Amino acid sequence: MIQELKDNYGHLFEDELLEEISRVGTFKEVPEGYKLMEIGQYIKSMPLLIDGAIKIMRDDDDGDELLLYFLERGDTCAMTLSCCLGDTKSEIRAIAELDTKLIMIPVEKMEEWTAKYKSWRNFVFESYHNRLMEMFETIDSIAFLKMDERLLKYLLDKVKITNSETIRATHQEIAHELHTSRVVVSRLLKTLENQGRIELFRNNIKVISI
Amino acid sequence: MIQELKDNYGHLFEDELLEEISRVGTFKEVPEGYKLMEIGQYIKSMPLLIDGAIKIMRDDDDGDELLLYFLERGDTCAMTLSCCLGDTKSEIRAIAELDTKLIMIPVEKMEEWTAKYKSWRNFVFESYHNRLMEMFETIDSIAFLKMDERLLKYLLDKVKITNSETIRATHQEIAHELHTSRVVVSRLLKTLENQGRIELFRNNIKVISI
DNA sequence: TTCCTTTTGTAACTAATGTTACTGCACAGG
DNA sequence: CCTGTGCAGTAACATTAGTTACAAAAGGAA
Repeated sequence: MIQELKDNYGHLFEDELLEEISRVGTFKEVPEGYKLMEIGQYIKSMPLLIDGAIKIMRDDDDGDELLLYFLERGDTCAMTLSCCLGDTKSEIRAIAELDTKLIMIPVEKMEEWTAKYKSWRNFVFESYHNRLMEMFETIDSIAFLKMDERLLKYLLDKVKITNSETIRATHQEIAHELHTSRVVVSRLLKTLENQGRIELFRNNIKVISI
Repeated sequence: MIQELKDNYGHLFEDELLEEISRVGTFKEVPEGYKLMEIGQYIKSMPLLIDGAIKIMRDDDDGDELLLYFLERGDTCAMTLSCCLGDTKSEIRAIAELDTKLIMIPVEKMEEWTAKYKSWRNFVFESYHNRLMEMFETIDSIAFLKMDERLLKYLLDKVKITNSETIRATHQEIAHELHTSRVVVSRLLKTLENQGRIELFRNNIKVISI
């Protein structure tokens, strides 16, 4: 664990903090699809991403859902941060998008390290900043883009996150993440295919070009 | 200034911090409509709201805009917080929704106080938390609600913020904040009026009931 | 008052998105 | 090999939202 921690966070944290992290943190490895956090759940530890990706989803009361953003290596979860101190429930769901490695930090350390380490403070603030920026991007997409543009953006994001131009997903799954219907997704994907921008297969989509 | 500071933040901060705030902070009073922050602008100080309200808007490249949320007394601006440390530009616009009183804190103090005062740390984290929650609400509205429901929610928010059941605004202004067209707003408002939920006048709307 | 500007109301139309219904195809498991 | 299940394609239609165009009303200024 020390090595993977150093590789990903060595440039951010001083040795003393790295040492503390590896002492109190728990290494965790979860498979793709693993549910790390459910809405309404209380949060007892904070994740530092070592490898993989986590998708953050928002739900409404009627079971509708929407993809908010992805977390990648070097990220942490802003929701956890703010819930730790406030002792409030999670408003989001977190699912491993890929096989993912992370270190779980007990929440008590949060507050302690924030007082003690400047590098930790900076990390925490930067995390919040990044998450806010991603929320803005999400809002821009929903508010300002039409569904075909949102779909394209979604596909490109997926390619980037998974580092592969083949996206494994059904139209139904995509529809859920964009909060629209399967028929709409199929229709728009078919248009993209006719434009030569993607190729459609059962359970997966190959992205040719933007 | 000391008195107003104590009234609004006395329960949060210890006397020593209140003392520091009143020493280094600048009291500012701005009229309704005053632009406190423009997109792309750098941020040099952080506001503590004493009285009034500030609306936070998001723009896209084509000049389209969208209301994100309001700040009220006791709030501070999360964008400022995260921009201070990161030295990045603002992604949002801030306009006084009412006549507003605030205290501006130089950014250098941010970092200093975060290390020094636990109460300040808590305040900052809680601010981030509140802002994240409001962003979630905004996303819920855009993603899950139809325009008539969004409009209703908007009207109720306005009533709450201004503490008056009469809303001073043209249909065009409302359309901008909801990122739709004036005709659509007029149409939906007329429907609400026919349902007896509001009354329409030139330049203002009276909210009768939910 | 008269004129001009802003605001609002409304009709008619277009575009985008959502819904329902049905089809055929692919694949896994017997 | 057959068959059930889930996935994708597509048509037809309904609903919602956006656009264009025009008229009428309200208010301000000369």
